[in-house]
Amino acid sequence: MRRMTARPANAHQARLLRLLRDGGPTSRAQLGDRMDLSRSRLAVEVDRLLDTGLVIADGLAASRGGRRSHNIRLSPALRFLGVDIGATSVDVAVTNAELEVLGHLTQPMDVREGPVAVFEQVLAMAAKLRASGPAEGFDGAGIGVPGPVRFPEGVPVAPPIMPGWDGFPVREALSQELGCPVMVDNDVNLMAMGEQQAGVARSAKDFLCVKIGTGIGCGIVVGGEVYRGTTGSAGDIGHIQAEPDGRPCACGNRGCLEAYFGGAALARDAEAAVREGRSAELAARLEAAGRLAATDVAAAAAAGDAAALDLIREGGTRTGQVLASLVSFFNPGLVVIGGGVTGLGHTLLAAIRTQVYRQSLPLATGNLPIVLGELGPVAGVTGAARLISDHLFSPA
Amino acid sequence: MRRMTARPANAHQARLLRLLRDGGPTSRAQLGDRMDLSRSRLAVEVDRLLDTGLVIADGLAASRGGRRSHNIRLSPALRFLGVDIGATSVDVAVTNAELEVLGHLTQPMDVREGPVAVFEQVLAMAAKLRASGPAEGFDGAGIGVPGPVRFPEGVPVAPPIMPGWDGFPVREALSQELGCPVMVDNDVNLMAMGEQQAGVARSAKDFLCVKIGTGIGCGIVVGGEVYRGTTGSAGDIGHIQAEPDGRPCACGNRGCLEAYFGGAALARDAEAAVREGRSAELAARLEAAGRLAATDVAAAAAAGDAAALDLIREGGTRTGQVLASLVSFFNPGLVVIGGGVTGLGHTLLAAIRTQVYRQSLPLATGNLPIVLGELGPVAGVTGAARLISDHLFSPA
DNA sequence: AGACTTTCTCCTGTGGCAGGACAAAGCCCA
DNA sequence: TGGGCTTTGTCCTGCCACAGGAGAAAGTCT
Repeated sequence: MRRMTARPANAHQARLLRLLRDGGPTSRAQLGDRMDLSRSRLAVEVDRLLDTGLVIADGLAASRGGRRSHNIRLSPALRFLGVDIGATSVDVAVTNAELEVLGHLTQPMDVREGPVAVFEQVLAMAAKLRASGPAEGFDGAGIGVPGPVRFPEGVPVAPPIMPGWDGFPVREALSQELGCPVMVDNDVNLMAMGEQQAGVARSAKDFLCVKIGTGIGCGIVVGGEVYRGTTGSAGDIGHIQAEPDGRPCACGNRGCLEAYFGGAALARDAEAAVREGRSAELAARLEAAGRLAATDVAAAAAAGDAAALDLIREGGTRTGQVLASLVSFFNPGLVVIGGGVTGLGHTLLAAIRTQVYRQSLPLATGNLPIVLGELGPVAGVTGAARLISDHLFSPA
Repeated sequence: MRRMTARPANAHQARLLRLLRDGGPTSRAQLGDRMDLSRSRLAVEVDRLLDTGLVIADGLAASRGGRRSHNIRLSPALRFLGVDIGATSVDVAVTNAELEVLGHLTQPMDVREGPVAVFEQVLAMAAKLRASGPAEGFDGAGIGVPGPVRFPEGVPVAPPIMPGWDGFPVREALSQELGCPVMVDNDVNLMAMGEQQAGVARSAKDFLCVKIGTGIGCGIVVGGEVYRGTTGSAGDIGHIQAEPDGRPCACGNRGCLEAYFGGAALARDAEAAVREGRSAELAARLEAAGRLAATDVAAAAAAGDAAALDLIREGGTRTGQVLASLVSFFNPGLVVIGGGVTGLGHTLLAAIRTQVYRQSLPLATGNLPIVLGELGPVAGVTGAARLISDHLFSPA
C-alpha cells in the first residue's frame, strides 16, 4: 500500500498543489511569485509538503542566467481514477497527479442494469488499468453518472434514464471498494471540467458546455466553478420545450428538445427516413446493422447523404434555438459543444451557430465563440480526475 | 464635512461591518461566536474599527444572566444614497448604514433625455433628501440603470432603451458630483440584491428575480452573489424568443417576450382591446387619460374586467413559458417576481406558476417557491444601497 | 450575602509572515 | 581564468495574528 493519505494542511498548501497540477514542475521562486508569498514563507510550506511525500524535488531546471532552480513537482506515484458512466457505455481512465491520462478503456454497457452490475464492470476495468501500470492502488477517484446528483453526498437523485440508481450511495459504495476517496457528479459537469482543465475552455471563467449524447445536457461554469443548482439538476436542458404542443417525450411532456435531437431521437428519425424511402445510404446501413445509431447518421452525412444532413441541420437548429435563450440569459464567454454527436461535426456546429447568432442579443453574442470540445471521450474522465483532485487538493 | 473616509483594513473588519449591517447592534461576544474568532482577537479588530469611527459602542444590552454587554453598532451618522433609474421614473432614497430607508422620493422621468438631464434631476432629489435629514453628505451611492453595465467601470454598454447613455461614465461623473464613492449596476440586479437584503430572498443562495416593468429582465444570484455575465448582459431575457416567427419587436427580431408582455406591450394590447370593443372598463379609462398604462390594466382586472384579466393571463403564461426553460436550466431555489406590474397581483402569479410547474423538470420545481417581491419600489433603492455598502465594507 | 454566569480585558506563548543578509550556483565578458 | 552580475535558495530577525487562560467587572438567582 503506497497510497498517499496526506492532505494539504492549509490553504497555501492546497493552492501550491493545484499550481503544480496545472503548471507542471516549477521552481520555488516561481511558486513564490505566482502565490504572491514571500520566498521564506513559501519555502516552509514547500518543505512541509515535501515531508508528506505529496510533492518531490527532482532535478535542476535550466539556468535562467543564475543559479539553477530545483524542480518541485507532484509525486509521480499519485494516481487518480476517472470514471464516466454514459447511457450505453463506460469510460475508465487512470491519470497521474497532473491529470494526464495514462491509460483509458471504453466498453459498451447499459446503465439500466443498475449500480451493482455496472460497478462490477467498472471495477474490473479499473483493475485491468492498475495491472498495466506501476500503480498499486488509487489515491482518489471521480465518477460521472448520466443524471442529477446530490453532490455533497454523492448520490443520484431521481435519474430518469437510470432506474435503480435513485438514492444509491455511489460515493460510499465505490469508496469502500476502491479504498480511496471518491467524488460523484453529473457526467455533463465533468465534461465541462475536463474541457476547462485540458481542452478548449482552459482560459474561460464563465461558460456553457453542451453535451449531446443519448440525451442532452449542459454544464454551467460560473467564475471557474461548476454550478450545480439547488437540487443538483442545473443544466438539465433536454426537457426544455423546443416546440409548443410538439412530439410527446418520454418524460411525459410534449415538445422537449430531447424528443427532437440527441442520440435516441436521431436514430429514430433516421429509421423513419429509411421507411419513407428518403435515404438509400441510411437504408443500406440499416440493412447491414439491423438498427441505426447516431454514428450511422454521421457517416451518411459525411458521404453526402441529403436526408442525414437534413436531420443534423434540423437537430442543430432546434438545439440552437434553445441555446439562444440560454445565451441571452447567461451571457457566457464561451459555448462548448461536445458529447457523442461531435462526429456530426461542422454541419451541426454551423446550424447551432446560425441560430444562436441570429436569435440572441448582440451584446451577448458579440464576441462569443461556439466551438466543438477538443477532448472527445477523454473530457469526461479528465473531468472526473479533476473533480477528485480538486477535492483532495483543498484544505483539510 | 462629516463624511466617513475610513475603510476596513482587513477581511475581519469587512466581515464585522457586514455582520453589523445585517444583524444590527451586537455584543462583542456574539460577534466573536459568529465570526469564529477568539474574543481577544476580535476585541482588537473592534477597537480599531471604533478608532476609525465607522463603528460605535453605545448603551448596554439587557443582561442574559450575567454582565451586560456593550452594543457595538455601525455609526448612525453613515448615509447611503440609492438611485433606481427606470425607463419612465426615478427612485431616490437615503438609508442608514443598516440599509434602512430613511427617506424616499419617486418622480416621473424619461431616460431618453440622456444622462445629463437625468442626473440633474437625481441630484436635486438627493439634495432634497439630504436637507430633510441630519446628513451633510453621503458616504456612498449606488445607482441602477435600465440596461447592461460594464460593472467594474460603472459604464452602460449598448443600452437599447437608453440612447445617449452608451459609454457615459456614470460612475465617475456621479462620484465627482456627490463627492463620494459610487457603484453602478443594472436595475434588475439591484432589485435582486434588495429582495435578498430585506425582502423575500433573505435566506436564498441561488435564485432568480424577474422584473417586469416597461421591459422584462432577470437578476441571477449564484451563491449569494449577483452574476452579471461576461459582458454584463446576463439576465436580459426580454428578447428571448417566446413565439417562433411571432410579432416584430423593437430589437429587430420577431417573437421576443417583450413584444408580448411588459408595460409597453401591455398598454398597447389594452388599447387594441378598446379599439376592438372588447372592454368597456378599459375604454372608459382610455377616455379619461388619453392613453393606457399597465396600471390601468391592473385596475380594470381588479374590477373584474374580462379583457384585462385575459391580457394578464396571457402575458403571465408567456412569461411562464420562458421562465420554465430558465428554471430547468438554472435550478434556482426561489423565483421572485417584481417590478411595476406586481400590481397585477395574483392573476399574474397564478399564470406564471401554472406554466412553470407544468413545463419544468419535476426535480427543479419540486420545492420551488415562486413568489411576488415584497419590497415594491423600495427593492431597487435598497439594492443600490446594498451595492455600495458591499463595496465599502470590503477589504481596502 | 454568597454562588454562579456572562462579558470584557489583559497577558503569554505559538506560529504566520515579510524582508534583508548571505551563501550557492550559475551566466557573461574580458 | 577570473571578476562582475544574476538568479535561487536558506537563514535570521522582528512584527503581527491568533488562541486560550486568568482575572476583573457587572450582572442574576437563591
